[in-house]
Amino acid sequence: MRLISWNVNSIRARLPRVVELLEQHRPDVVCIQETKVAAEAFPHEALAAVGYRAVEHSEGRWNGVALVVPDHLEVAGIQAGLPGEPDPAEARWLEGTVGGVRIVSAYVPNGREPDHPMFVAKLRFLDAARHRLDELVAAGPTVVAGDFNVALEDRDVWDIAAFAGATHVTPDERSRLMDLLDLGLVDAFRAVRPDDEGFTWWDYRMGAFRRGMGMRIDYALVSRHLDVHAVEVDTRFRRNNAEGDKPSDHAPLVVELSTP
DNA sequence: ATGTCACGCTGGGCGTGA
Repeated sequence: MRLISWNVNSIRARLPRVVELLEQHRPDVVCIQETKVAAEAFPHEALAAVGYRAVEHSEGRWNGVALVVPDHLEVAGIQAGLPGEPDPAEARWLEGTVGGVRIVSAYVPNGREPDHPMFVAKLRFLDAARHRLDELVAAGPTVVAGDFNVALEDRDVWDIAAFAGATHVTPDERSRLMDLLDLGLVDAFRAVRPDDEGFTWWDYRMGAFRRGMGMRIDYALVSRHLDVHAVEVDTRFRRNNAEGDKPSDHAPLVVELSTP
């Protein structure tokens, strides 16, 4: 199974790049975050034109997650929302079973600042994710993939000194992400690329991508029922393409898995 | 720290969020 996780920063603005991704990688499932679209405006027809369809959980202007699969695969047991999440209306969690694997597309709140109410919500979201994933991992093969808005280790940001007093690197966030690994989930990138950088996000401003000022905040966490064969961050999608279509500020994480 | 995007609302620039 080829699984991709990608925060697209608006599926309508990114449609040419999403189609490009599907045509180049022909994935079995794509976990998409930040669709930033209302359900009635989701671009289903454009995906159908290249042989894919989406199950979506949409908020409207912000957030929004989706699972995109090729026409020949079914998505069973679709469940939108995370039990116990702080604000179910934000549309940050979507589950479906594809090829016998329970797959989650997750968009963890950013948190804004460590003293902001949204930071408390971020921690509560991660706690709710732990409870739900504990159930899912016990039940069978599970992958949760998405934008966690947490850098696990100091080496997962370009310069840890620049993050004094910032979110994404605090012990409260990192311990909660490590709690997910302790459920029996494997950080797919680290499992097969133990010494590589693996940044998945670069700020649009200040030439951050060109200057290597990135963070590894997008993950595929894979239960031990499955084997990870290869993982790539496809940084071509962080640049304009030949047609001048703009990139997301995140690059897609491409994961090759064995299925049971 | 901030040099950019994308959204809605509205009809071109502002407020919000990342």
